[in-house]
Amino acid sequence: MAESATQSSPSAQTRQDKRDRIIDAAVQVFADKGYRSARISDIARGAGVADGTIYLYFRNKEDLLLTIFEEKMEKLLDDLGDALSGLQDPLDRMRAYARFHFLQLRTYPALAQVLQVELRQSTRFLHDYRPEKLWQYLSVFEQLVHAGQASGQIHGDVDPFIVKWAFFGALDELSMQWVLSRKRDRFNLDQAADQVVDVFLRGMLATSAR
Amino acid sequence: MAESATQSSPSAQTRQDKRDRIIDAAVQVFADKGYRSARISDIARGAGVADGTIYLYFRNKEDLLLTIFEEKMEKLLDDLGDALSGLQDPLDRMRAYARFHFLQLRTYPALAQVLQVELRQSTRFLHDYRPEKLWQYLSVFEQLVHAGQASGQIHGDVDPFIVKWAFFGALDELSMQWVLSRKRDRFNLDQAADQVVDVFLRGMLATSAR
Amino acid sequence: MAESATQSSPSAQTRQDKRDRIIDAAVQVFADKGYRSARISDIARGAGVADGTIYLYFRNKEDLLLTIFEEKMEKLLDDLGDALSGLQDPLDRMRAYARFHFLQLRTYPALAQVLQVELRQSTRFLHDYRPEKLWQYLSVFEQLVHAGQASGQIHGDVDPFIVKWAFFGALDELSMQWVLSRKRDRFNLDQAADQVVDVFLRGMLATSAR
Amino acid sequence: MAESATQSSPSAQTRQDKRDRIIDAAVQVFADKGYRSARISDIARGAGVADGTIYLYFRNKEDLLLTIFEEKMEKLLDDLGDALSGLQDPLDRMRAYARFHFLQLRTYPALAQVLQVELRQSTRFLHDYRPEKLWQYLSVFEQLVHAGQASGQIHGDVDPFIVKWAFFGALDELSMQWVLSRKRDRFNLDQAADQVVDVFLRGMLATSAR
DNA sequence: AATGAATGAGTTTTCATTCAT
DNA sequence: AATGAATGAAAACTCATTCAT
Repeated sequence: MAESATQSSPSAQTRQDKRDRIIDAAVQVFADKGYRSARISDIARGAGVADGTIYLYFRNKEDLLLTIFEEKMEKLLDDLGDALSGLQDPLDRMRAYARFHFLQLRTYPALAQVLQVELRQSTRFLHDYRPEKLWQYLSVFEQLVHAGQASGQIHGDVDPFIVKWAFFGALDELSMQWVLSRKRDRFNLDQAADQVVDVFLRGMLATSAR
Repeated sequence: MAESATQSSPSAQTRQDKRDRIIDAAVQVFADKGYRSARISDIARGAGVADGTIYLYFRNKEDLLLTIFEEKMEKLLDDLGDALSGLQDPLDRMRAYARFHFLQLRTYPALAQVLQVELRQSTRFLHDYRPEKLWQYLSVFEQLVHAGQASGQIHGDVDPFIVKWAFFGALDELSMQWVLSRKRDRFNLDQAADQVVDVFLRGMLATSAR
Repeated sequence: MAESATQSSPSAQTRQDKRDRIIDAAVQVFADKGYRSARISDIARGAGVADGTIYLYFRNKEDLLLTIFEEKMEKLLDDLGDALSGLQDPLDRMRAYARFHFLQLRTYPALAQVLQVELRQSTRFLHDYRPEKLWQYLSVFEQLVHAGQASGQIHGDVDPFIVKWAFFGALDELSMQWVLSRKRDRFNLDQAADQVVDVFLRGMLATSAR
Repeated sequence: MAESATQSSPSAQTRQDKRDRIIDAAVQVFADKGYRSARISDIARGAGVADGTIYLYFRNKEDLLLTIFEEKMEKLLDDLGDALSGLQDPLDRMRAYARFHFLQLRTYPALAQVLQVELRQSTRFLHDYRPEKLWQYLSVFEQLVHAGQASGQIHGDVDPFIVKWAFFGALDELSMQWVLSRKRDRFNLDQAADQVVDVFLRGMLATSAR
């Protein structure tokens, strides 16, 4: 009714705002209750729109979840690129990777939880969604291991595929525990990141000491 | 069939069988669809019993899940104890821990998935269940790190609490990927176990090379 | 198993006992929860028998209720006859009627509640049961009114049919309130009986004062 | 149709209509089958709405029954006040009370049955509902008895508490019989009301004739 | 006769989705 | 475009009744 007069139509601006509000609310509710237990009406309330409005922006509940996957992972990938740019050394880039991962987590804990838990189950109850973006995100690390091996810094026996999942799993589990822990019990995320990276890097190094 | 003479009534044997069949079916269905999406009627069909029969053995759907958590983790803990018994060296015990973990996974992949995914969400929508048994299972590893530090094998800078979660996350994520991958694409679990343990152990060692 | 050796067969005595125990338990449970909410398993537990046993004595739940109606009303009618026997004067018999009614109530409150509440609704959800015995029980009072009119004690304008229901309703409601009231709040039933009878008799008398 | 200009949205009028239709249908179905046997789907069909719609207006089945109790008893109390207003003499007011009671009954027989039967059981299976409004309705009569005693019209020996329940029970039982009787067998309610009032009033009078 | 485990029809309630306004 | 009331399919759970032991 009282839309800003400067804009034409219900305004692309407004439309985008509303869409974003729905996505943000959905992330929060999905994180709180899990996809299956989340109610559309909760998301609508969180976004300050009517239930039916959500269906003007998304085909259905599943589409809403998939859109979150796609758009948030897209942004995550972009931001990861930025975080690693400027660093050349594979080991430096791995450290930056871990710090970036935990920074995202601390900044958007609800989103982190949705991506971790729901994305992981996606193939299970969403007909046949393939989380390509997640795989890209992970393959960045795998490439770093390859690069490290190429430069002789990382031991040739290391299997990049296996280590990729192990590293991701380690970061992920720590994320989850950090999110689940009560605020006052929370360990220091930065130190945790350093620990994990130290252990992994030392473990993979091609040092004479081995 | 093989009714023991010590048992009376419609046979404790039969009764236990039916209970086990329900639990097994539930594990399978929970693994396939997730707790919320699993239907009691699916579990009943899987167990070869009527829907109502499930309620003779379990108070409700949630009780069924919690029972799985408790009983299976109980057994897991016992078996872990057996697997580590006889080994003295903390590093050997860590290797055995990882091999045990992956062995369970390969033997009971559906159970592994339920324990991993649903336990992760447990505090969220199960009233306020605390997965004590899981914590015990993990603390075994934490103790091994402590022991390794006491014996001087593991570097004193390592934080056992952080490494515990990192290690568990690594094992877990590999488990998940192994389960999710199509049979023909599956990597070799034993080699993966060795890789992970090698990386972690090397990463934590108190070698002069550091 | 260990039935008394003096009796043959599972003994008619035992059988009757068990049947009575079921009826008594049913009366109690029906009184507590109402027919629809009463569970067969509650009745079985109350009677100390297995659920299935009830079906050896009664066709189904409805048959159990109907049997209670029939048998208990039968006995009530007999006992009412005894209570009134020896009294000639219609007014005396009316007083005795009221006292008898309340005496039953105090002695068998659960039964009273079942007969009052469930019998009243009987035609509603039991296919087409007609509570003949209840009608007989009431018609005894109606006859007394007729007799009183014949003897000139009761005013001819009184409609025995209407007064019968009014009188029964009065007794019934007081019964219900007495049963529902907490024990310590209970009014004196005997005095209540006298009050009601006094009011009704005075109200129906063919005195010159009218 | 006749949308008042003061109302907005899908019209408060329409909304109230639907709520009323649900209540009316519920009264009918509860009267026919009793609360426990009544099915939500029957009520929905009776109201011409979908099953789920009922839950937009009432929390659950019990809330629907309790709402009927509260709202209908509220109205009954108001209307009783109107019916007695203008009459000063306690005896006149008692007659008006009885006539009012029967008038309601004839006008809303289904409602009468619900209030009578279900309210009677209310404390039993509805959590711990206390039918305050019913007690108010009855206490009006108790006050009339007191007033009659104060004015010397009613004998001092009469216990207003006892007589209240007796009178209510008498009206109630006649109501019930009138409702249960087939239409062609129905006695004349007005004459019945007069009979009952006559008997009670005469029975309670403080005449010299006593 | 007695048992009580098993059955499955039946009922309440929830909630994603639609559509008239 | 937005709303939110209405829908009705779906699913957990109950319990009278059966029947193998």
